[in-house]
Amino acid sequence: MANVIDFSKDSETVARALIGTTVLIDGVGGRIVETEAYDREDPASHSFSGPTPRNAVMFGPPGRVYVYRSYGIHWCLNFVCREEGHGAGVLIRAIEPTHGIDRMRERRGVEDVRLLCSGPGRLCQAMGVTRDFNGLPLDAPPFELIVPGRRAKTVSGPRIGISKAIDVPWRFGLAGSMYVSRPFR
DNA sequence: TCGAAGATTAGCT
DNA sequence: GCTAATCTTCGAT
Repeated sequence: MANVIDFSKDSETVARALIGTTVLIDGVGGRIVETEAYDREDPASHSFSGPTPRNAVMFGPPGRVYVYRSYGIHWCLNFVCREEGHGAGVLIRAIEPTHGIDRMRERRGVEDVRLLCSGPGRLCQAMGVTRDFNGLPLDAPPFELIVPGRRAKTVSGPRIGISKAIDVPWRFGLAGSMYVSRPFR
């Protein structure tokens, strides 16, 4: 089991394993360089207060996509993990663009490759992620995951933009990457 | 029904 | 560094 992601593991493990993995939607995307883990027993998680219409997908089978609206403006992309019914997930915060860069430039309206996907809202705009993707399985088109043979070197730190559990170091990044949304220290 | 908060970003000082 | 933009969600009334 070296070149697939085991989404039945806990969110921290999956968040680490995803660093370095390439994710494509209709052939557009790149290498994941930043993730954050969320869990049912986690005050900062959407699933903390139990199932609601919005977070229903988080309580479904692992290996699916959970998409939500952020600040009424942006979309954010998550992968569901742990066993069905648990309510855990991993937020994809940044990717290094490698496939379909021109397509992403069109959708974002910016030239600088560093600004295409360095943030959860930005990468969703670049990859065309909307509510329509909510609940879709990751092992079927339009999704494609390409897991590298060897494990990427990761760094970790506190999560961004939350007001609860602010000290939990469940933000992970590819060491030395210049495509993360904010530097690690 | 009402209202407050939010896993963000871009643009300006 | 600070703040406006923008609107859905959910718990409380």
